[in-house]
Amino acid sequence: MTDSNPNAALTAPSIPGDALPPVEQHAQQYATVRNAHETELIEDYVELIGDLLAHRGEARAADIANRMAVSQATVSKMIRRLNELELVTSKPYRSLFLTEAGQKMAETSRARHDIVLHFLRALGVKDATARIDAEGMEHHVSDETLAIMQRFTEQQQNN
Amino acid sequence: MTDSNPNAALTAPSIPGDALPPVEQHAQQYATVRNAHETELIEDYVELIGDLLAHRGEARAADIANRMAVSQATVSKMIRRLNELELVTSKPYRSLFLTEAGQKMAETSRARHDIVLHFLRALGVKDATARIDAEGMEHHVSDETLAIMQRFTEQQQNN
DNA sequence: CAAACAGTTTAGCCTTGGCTAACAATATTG
DNA sequence: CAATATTGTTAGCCAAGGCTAAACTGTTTG
Repeated sequence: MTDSNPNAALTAPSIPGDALPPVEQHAQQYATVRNAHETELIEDYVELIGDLLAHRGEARAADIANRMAVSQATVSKMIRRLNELELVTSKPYRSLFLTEAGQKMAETSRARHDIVLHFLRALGVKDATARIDAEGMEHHVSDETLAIMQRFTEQQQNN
Repeated sequence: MTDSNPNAALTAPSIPGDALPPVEQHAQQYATVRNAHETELIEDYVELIGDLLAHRGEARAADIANRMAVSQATVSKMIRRLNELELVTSKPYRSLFLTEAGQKMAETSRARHDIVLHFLRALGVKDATARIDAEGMEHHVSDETLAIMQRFTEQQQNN
């Protein structure tokens, strides 16, 4: 049986909105998610490093490890990758700093994160839950949706 | 410098909502996301298999590979895992079927997915974008937020 | 200023989720 | 019904992101 199965209309309930999307569109959805997964950990690190620099003045591997609940070895390995990607600069046994590209990424991630977090709170989600959800959702929200979330939050605040 | 750095208040802008969360809470956020990542691919497969069974009457590895834009070898390997997890039953060269546990998971995933998708549309997001975002977001939305999304969608529809 | 402690790195292991290539089974059709 | 096309499986590769244990560097302090 193929995707052009002529019996589909017989076996499936004919509710257009709930039908399977066309193969190409469906494949696109999954591919987009897989793609997001490749960058999201990188973005989380860069975002956290930016936050630590802003709030603490320095970003140490041990802090990152504690905040991410991950071993220091894992952080060390990841920092090597961030170095190769030219997102951070680091001297052994010293605090990290962001390159220009890293700063740009940190700002963008931080902005996305905040929009999603504020949106969830405006929706009425409890703070602790909103923080957890925002952390997971932020990498999967398109620019279009992000803009709508921001508008929604602003409207809520003007009431 | 540690997380109990007494100078934090000096270097950080004192906007409570934008301060770094306490380490334990922060760590919890990341751990929750990592955890979601472990199950989400499994859920995507099970959900898709359920959809194929519902709409087509059968779920073939080739269909899954096409819809996920992934090689047949990858699907084959994944099916072995789903078998081990007792979520599907399969005979070589035959259609897949869901076990009871698999059906339960498929229904839950499908329901979450639909709530998120309908919510995004109710918010005003274009259909194609909503589908992509929903696919990525569904695994990161808590029950609390999900309930709020559902209520929001219903209210929109009654206007 | 040497010893002890805290922080960092390296080595080496594991699992997951991709891939291609080669082979096996089933289905279709001339 | 044999040849061909489609579908499924297996083997073996790779990168990412975890881990522990051990070695090394830097800092603090008796």
